[in-house]
This record gives sequence, C-alpha cells and structure tokens, in this order.
Amino acid sequence: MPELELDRTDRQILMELQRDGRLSNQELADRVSLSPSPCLRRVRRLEEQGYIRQYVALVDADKVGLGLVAYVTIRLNKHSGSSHAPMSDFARDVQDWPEVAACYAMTGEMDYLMRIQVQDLAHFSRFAMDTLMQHPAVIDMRSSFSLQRIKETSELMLQ
Amino acid sequence: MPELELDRTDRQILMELQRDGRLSNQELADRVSLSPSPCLRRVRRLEEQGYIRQYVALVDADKVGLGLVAYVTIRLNKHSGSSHAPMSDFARDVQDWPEVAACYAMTGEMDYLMRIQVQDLAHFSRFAMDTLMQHPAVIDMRSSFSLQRIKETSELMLQ
DNA sequence: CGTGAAACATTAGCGGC
DNA sequence: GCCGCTAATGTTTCACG
Repeated sequence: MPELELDRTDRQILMELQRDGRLSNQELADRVSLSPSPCLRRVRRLEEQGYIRQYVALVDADKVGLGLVAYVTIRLNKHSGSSHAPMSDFARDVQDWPEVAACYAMTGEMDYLMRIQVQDLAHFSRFAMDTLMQHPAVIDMRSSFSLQRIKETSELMLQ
Repeated sequence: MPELELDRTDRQILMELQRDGRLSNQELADRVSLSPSPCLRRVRRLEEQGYIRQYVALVDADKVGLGLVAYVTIRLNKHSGSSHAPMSDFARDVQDWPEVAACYAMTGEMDYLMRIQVQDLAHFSRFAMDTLMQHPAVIDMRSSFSLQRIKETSELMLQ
C-alpha cells in the first residue's frame, strides 16, 4: 500500500466525484482525459487508501420533515466523582444519538460543539431536556437555531 | 408532479442510498424487497421530486491536507451607509469562498455561523484577515477551532 | 496505459394483479 | 394505480498486449 502523493489527475478525479458520486467510470474517464481502465484503477486506489471515505446520497432535510438545525455547545464536568473520563463517555454516547449530525471537541470555553437536526422545536426540546441535560457529564449547554441555510457543501477545496 | 407522501419502501430506499450512494439498482432492489424496475422508478421519482438532492463522494479532509476546521461567528453592520442590505451582500459573497463549507444565519447575538475548512492556522489567518475582516459588512468575528472530530455524518434520521 | 470480450447492470415496453 | 417480466442496450471489469 504505497501512500503516494496525488497527481493532477487524482485531484481531478476527486473533484468530479465530489460533485457527482454516481458518475459512470466512462464519463469520469472522459472528463479527466483517460481511458476507462486506468481511470478505474485510480478510483480503486483512492478508495483503498482512504482518500474517498464514502459515497452517499444527500437527502433533503426539509422534504423529509427535519427542518430544524440547531447548534449546541456544551461544557463538561471535567473530573466527576466517577473513575472514568467524562469526555470519552460523552463522545461514545453521542454516536448513538441520531439527532446529532456532527460533534467536535473545540478550543475555547465550551468543550463540544454539535449540530443537531430535528423536526421542530418540540423535538429539540425533548432531546435537549431528556437526553443532553440528563447526561451525567454535561454541566452547561447553549443552543442557537438556524434561521436560514446560506451555504452547505461537502465539497472540499482541492487546489 | 404529484408531491405524494413517502411510504415505507421510499424511506428504506433513502436510508440505503444515504449509507451507500453507489449501490447498484439490483442490490438496492434486493434490500428493499422489490424487483429492479419498480425500484428504479421509485429512485427516479425521489430524485425528480428533490428528496435526493445530490450524490457525492466524501473526501477525507486530513488526507488531502485540509485538516483544520474552524467555526466562526460573525456579526454584521446592519444598516451601513450604502443603499443595499449587508446581510444579502455577505450571503452572496460567501458562495464564492471555497474555504466556507457551511454558513447559516442564526438566532442569538451573532448573525452568521460558518464552518471553515483549511490547511492550517496560517491559511486560516490569511482568510480571516484578508477576506472576512475586510468585508464591509463584517463588524465582529469570533473563531474557535476543532480539536477532535467526534462525529460527522450526512445521514438523516429517517425513523 | 489501452484493447477487447465476458459479466453484469440499467431501462423501456408490456401484461397482470 | 403499482408490480414484475423480458429483452435490448449500455457499463464495468479484467486478462493480456
């Protein structure tokens, strides 16, 4: 598994697949000026080496009734009485909550920043009160809500 | 264009394609217990009606050297001297900055929350100083940086 | 890296429930 | 209406030059 650097063509392939993950290998080969077989070999290498993490369909949140996006910051009880670290407890539990679309440990006063995606304020409220605030590690929480989505892209800036 | 509700099968299709956007129609049909043709018809309908917004490949940010995620909140000069609204000026300009992976108008003291994805602090600094702070609508800005990615998914909770 | 051929997938038309 | 069969067309994939 040689962890080679990406050349211009590899970057082009990533750019195209970022825009359309269902491009056929033939069409992709055309766009990057290669014939299908070397193109496919490169794509497989990019998948195997982890440059391409996953292919996904992006579902419209509003259309399926998940129109409320909230950003929540929380502060954790750093050394609670228990014997294990609350940071990793919380990080583990977050994985099982489907409302949490993203969670990062952050610099600054708050420990974690989360993006929560739910149906409406009633659902948010239930999640915040019954799940987040009930978690033993959480000592403070602040929420703010998205009024408008200005931009949202999974495309990375490749060169 | 009948904007019909989704039945159980449609939701299953969305769930499968959220997890793997490159599923073949045959495999998808198997998983949702349908034969290929009605399955494809449903997928096309979901695409046309906008339930599926896009198919994408998710590229690993660390691997391509974009390891720094910053969250930036900004406050805008609400009624500057000029004749047009600074909110929409800023919203328009954000579209052209490839560093900005997401931007939402938010409730609370800050007007916008942005996720910025760049190579390192030096690049962030240049973007913040030369682009963001130079924008005529921006009057205040606060940044914090991701120390660790705990969770990040594009999958929506489809019951 | 490209060619070509086998294996496989997509998709339109048609009949049946 | 929505399903599933069939058959033609298009695509992927791999051994080999």
